[in-house]
Amino acid sequence: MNDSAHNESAPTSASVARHAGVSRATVSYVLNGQAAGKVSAATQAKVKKAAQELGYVPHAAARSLRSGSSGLVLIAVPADTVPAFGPLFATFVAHFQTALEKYGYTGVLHGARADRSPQDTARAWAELRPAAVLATFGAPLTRDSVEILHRSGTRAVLSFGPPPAPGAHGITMDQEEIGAVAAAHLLSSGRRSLGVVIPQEHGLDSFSAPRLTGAQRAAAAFPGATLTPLPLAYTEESAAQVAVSAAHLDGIFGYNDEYAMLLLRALQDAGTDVPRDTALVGADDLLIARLLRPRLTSVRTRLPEPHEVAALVDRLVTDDSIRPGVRFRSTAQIEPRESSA
Amino acid sequence: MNDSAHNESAPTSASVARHAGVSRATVSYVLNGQAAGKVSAATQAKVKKAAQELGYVPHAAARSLRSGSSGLVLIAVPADTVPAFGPLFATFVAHFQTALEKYGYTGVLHGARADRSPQDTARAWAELRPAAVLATFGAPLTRDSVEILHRSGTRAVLSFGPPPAPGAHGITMDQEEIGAVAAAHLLSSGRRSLGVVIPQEHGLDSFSAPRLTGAQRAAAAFPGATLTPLPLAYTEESAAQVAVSAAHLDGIFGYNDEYAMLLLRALQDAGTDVPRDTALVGADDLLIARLLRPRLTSVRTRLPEPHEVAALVDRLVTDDSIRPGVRFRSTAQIEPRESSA
DNA sequence: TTGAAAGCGGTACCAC
DNA sequence: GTGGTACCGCTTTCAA
Repeated sequence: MNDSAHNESAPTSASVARHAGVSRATVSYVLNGQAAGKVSAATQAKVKKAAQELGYVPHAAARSLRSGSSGLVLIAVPADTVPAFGPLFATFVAHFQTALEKYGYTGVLHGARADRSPQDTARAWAELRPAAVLATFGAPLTRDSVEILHRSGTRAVLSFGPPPAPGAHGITMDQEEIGAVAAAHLLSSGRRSLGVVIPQEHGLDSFSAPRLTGAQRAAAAFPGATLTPLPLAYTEESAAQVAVSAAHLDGIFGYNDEYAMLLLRALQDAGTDVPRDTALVGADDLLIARLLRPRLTSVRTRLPEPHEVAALVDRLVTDDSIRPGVRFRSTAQIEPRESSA
Repeated sequence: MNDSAHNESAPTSASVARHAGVSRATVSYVLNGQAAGKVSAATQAKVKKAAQELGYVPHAAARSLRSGSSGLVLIAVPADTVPAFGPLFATFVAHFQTALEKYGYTGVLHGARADRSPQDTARAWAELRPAAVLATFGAPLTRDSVEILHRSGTRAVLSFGPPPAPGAHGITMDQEEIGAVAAAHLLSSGRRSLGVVIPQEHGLDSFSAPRLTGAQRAAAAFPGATLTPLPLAYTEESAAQVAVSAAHLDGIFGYNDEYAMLLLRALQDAGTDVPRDTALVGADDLLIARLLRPRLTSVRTRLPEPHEVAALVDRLVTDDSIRPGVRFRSTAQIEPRESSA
């Protein structure tokens, strides 16, 4: 490799100007498309050639310092929940980042450590002076942290998943509805002794608690219906135990497809027939869950379209007269299959 | 909410200085722990109080502009492959980001769009002037893009997954070995007519091709062994078709656990007994794959420890006399279960 | 013990 | 058409 490339320091707009024999101002105009009617075609060519030859890449920090805004959109993800995210969310993020680029933003994923206070986390985000922050699921977002972000110039703070903290906008995934839909499905098919799986894995409480609440709400409408929380760790041992203690139940909401799959196998191994003895419902509508015998009934959540969210972010960033509030609300729908027939 | 918080512009170190009645230099010393023996305790307290009251958060761009380096580590992920990443990789990333923080870096995930040239992608990364770039799996990394990054001041360019491009360091996941291990396992149990699943989903070619190669290499050592590529889309229809065309095979490497699960169900529906008629091997050792009947044999890959990689990154960033080369190589191991008994 | 000031890289106003 | 230059926020040297 070319040694000089590593020893020379990075080319700046000044080096380009020198190389092309023009001023820094001219370089800036040309390289930002502001040259129309200002710089001659010949000069433009010279500048572009020089930039090309030197391998010039503008310095985002310098630009954002001057312009007052980094085009950064921070997608905050709680570090300890990441592994639990399925393809649904991953796909959303991928498309969201692409959509953001069309508006001139750079979408970047930032893991939020669980061992930090919401304030410290917010400060870490704020240092980057993002145009917007999208706090997904369990990423901590309190009134304080929203305040910190706003004070330091973040134009829009969005909460993706849970109901928004004061001052933040919301794209809410109604977890309660997921539980309610699952329970209602089981109840309407005549099941009355329900169980609701509560994953023991860290970071999932913020999902499982409202799902349980939703299921309870649904159960309240059916006289005689009972509802048992089933703490379940994501291991075969735990599933075997739960399968035993759940023997008297005739309907179980398995939190999501993966936990439901785990439990399904354990129930079958314990001699329980699904769905005859116990009906089972998952959530997320994963393809693999459809492959089981019996095929798993699942609650499907429809996330908002990535480009809609990107458009919203842009609108919020450019127009700060928009009041905080819930902008999107996801919907949940039952996908009935063999496991709850 | 306090209206003034939104209308005032973000507090700077100058506002803190004014508020505390000291100079900006003093503020900088105090807030960066360089105050020992320079600033009186009383002044330090004043400054800290002022910063606290104003909700001051330093401006990362300004700092990195001055200091010459953003503590950013870019973890580049190809946007179109994200959905295919399993918990293995997600866990790695989460811990890697945490480990980076201990060295003072900020690890950030950046999706690389597939519809851009490697050079454009590299330029987009280079604008952020990251200290290091970790290009994972299919994220494009060519000699050119490495060059662009180095020229613009990136201290370390690492390739995570595929063999490194010229000039980059490598943490290589030997995909060939995965295929070889799977095939060797099938062959050593007496199977001779092998099939290797080739996912049709976009972005997986860079994994599936070397896995096929590895399987072929292994098969070459067994006289009489044949090897058939099995193109498979991640749908039930495709799986049903493949199950028919694979009827004459007695051993199949299903690319990974998810494709193998898909195929397993299709094979069973087509009347094929697994493992009697056809043995099946997956990869990634997912928990759910262990729950199937029969339990799925799988190739387990051991990724490097996140903190080791973080330490490596730090070493490469601080010491640029280290020559590019492969630093870690992952290992693959067969986990025999019922599906290949 | 504290402060003044230069300068990091880029932008954009204003003068020529 | 082109160039000089002030300024964005922060760090750090040097002087007081």
